Amino acid sequence: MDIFLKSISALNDETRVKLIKFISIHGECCVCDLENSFEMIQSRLSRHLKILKEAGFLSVERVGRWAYYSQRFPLDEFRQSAIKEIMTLDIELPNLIKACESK
Amino acid sequence: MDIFLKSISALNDETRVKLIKFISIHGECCVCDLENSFEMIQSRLSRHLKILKEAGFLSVERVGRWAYYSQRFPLDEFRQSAIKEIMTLDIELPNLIKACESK
DNA sequence: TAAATACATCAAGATATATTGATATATAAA
DNA sequence: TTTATATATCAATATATCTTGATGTATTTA
Repeated sequence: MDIFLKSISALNDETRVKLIKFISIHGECCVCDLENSFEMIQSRLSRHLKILKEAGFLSVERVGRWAYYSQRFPLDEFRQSAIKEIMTLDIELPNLIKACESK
Repeated sequence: MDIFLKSISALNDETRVKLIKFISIHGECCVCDLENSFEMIQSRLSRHLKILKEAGFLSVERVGRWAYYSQRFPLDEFRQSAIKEIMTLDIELPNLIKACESK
């Protein structure tokens, strides 16, 4: 139950749904790309990414001073179906802006 | 997006997850059966049922002074997968107590 | 070693959601 | 037509979650 509710509450936020879709479309993103693309304060973004990571939707790879977030693999069936549903939603996403020196 | 978030936030509560599973197992239930089974204050239960109904998981049929809640049909794919996931969860549910004069 | 960059975390206030008890409504029984 | 039953809704409070700004940490560059 707790794990299920953790997944659910992670999805229960418009910003996080957008982040999932954005990362699903663009593949791995570093925090500063997301920060610039979404024009979002870094602490806020970091918190949302943490929630998505701890709920099992995203994984992080740390390289030097950068942190790259990408869709976690493998995903269990329910999380897969949630992401599938999110991909069908007509959401307005920002354009990807690569503003940092990463990669 | 709004509809998706409405579904998600309806699932974002332990009591409601239990209600979904309980009704899924027992079939249609009147509010007083649920009230007695879950030993829950009626206003609280009524509110949760309303949220589940408005989120598209349950439907109501009113007969006389009773209201029978059951799983809505048909369910779209995402809601189906959510309920499927809930059915796999190891949740402790109360026994069904039929205490009212219904049916 | 000092400064800059990328990211994480914390504390305070703002906002949303849940619970409770009281009240409202509708149906049915006496 | 008064009373009881089943359910819904409201208002107040309690609790959880989100946002912001400040601070902390690690890595890299100067």
